[in-house]
Amino acid sequence: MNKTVLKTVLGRNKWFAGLPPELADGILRLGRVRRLNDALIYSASDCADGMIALISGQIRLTSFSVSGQPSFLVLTSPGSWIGTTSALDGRPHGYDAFAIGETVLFQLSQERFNSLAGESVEHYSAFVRLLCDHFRITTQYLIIHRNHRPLYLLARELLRLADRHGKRTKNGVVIEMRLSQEDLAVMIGVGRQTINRLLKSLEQDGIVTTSYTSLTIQNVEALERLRASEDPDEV
Amino acid sequence: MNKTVLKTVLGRNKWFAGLPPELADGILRLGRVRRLNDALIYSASDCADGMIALISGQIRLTSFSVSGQPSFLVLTSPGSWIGTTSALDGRPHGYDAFAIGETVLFQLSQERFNSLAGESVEHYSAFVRLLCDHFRITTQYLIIHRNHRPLYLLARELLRLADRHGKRTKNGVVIEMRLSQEDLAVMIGVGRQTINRLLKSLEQDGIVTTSYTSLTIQNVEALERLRASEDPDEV
DNA sequence: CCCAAATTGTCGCTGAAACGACAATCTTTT
DNA sequence: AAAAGATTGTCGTTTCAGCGACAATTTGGG
Repeated sequence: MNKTVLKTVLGRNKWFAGLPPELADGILRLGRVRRLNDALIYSASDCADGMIALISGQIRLTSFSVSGQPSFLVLTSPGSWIGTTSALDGRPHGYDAFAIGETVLFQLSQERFNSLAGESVEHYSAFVRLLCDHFRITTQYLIIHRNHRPLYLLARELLRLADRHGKRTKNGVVIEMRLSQEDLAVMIGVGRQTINRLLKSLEQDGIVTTSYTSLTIQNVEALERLRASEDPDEV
Repeated sequence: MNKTVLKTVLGRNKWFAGLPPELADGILRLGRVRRLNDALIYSASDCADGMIALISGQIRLTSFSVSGQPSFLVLTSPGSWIGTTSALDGRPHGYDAFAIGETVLFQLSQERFNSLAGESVEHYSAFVRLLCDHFRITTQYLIIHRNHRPLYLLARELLRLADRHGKRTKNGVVIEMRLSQEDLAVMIGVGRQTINRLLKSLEQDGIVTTSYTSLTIQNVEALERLRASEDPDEV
């Protein structure tokens, strides 16, 4: 894995892009590339795994309830980091992280994270800013999930996926990532059949086309309008 | 406000209780008591207000959607801190904080927060640990809200309120805090009528008694069983 | 190339939440 | 004490998610 490629992917992350060049270089120098294929990255009870960035492929963060039902699912985007909280406070992650399919990671070991973060207050506070970013995003998620209906959540999630994992083609933005309707359902917290119904209705309106474990957004603008208009407060 | 009282209330918070004595003392020395009555503590766009702890009364954290509907509501407990994220990264809070009724706060100004946090890595990292705690709690909230039904959420919220704001009497635990059914509804993200129905049903079962803007839990154990059994995954 | 497994399409039923509406009750203000 | 405002109790209607069920389709492994 070429350093330039790494730098490009990591640079898509706002936090990384805003780092002092010398810290960014330090991370690039001390981190190591890991390749995984359908493997557990860390489990909920692990800690001190340092920080891990997704370079390509996908990472799913899940949490399971007592009976083993998946109860939470986030898909990370290339360039984004996981494990920050545990790296900073040394306590367990509290959720599992899986690499789905051929996945390339960039890992800054706990030891090296410590040495970088301990080098100066500027470094330390840079990592704290990342945690703050994550916290704000999670709070936003909480607010949104309490106040919106499935169609809005689906539109939102599709746009998000398109933005981060989509490929532009002449037919639209293709999202191709072994993402079943079941997965989507768990991600936004509704039943599988609901997703199916919503996707079909979007397909009828010519907004998306679906196929086996993949999907193409034909009309991004329509989806964005949907996201904007579905706010139940705005009726 | 007596320092001993302050110390006792703040000590109910696990984070504060676990601080190195010298940092805890520093916070006590540098912070200032503020008394408010039905007033805005800070608004979503404010930043750099330092850190604020609730001593007595209540603080509601809310966020409003475009049309002005309340879209989020957390009630903090005496001893807990707010504003940590903004204090650490200097960016806007993203939510409003209101003092409801006669409220006593303990505020560590941004300037003094900076000087304490900047004093040593141990201090700084102590504040970071608080942020980590908040992050984990919020993530937990998100998981719970995606997977549970209103009755569970209500039972959970009532027990939480009882724990933090309740007073033991011979009739049970009284929660008296100008908390309307409307407020409860917004807090757990359901309609007001749903709360009314659930409360009535709990009242019929002799678990709670309700009155104007207050409520008494007569049977805490029953409510706890409800919370435990309502996990839809466990059926 | 065939079979097993995974995924998708679709029904229909059930339950329950949302919401508007409005009366009743309680509190605060004047 | 009366009026205004806030809160609660309760309709009834509508909408919609959950879920079981099962067939159809697609994919991957042997």
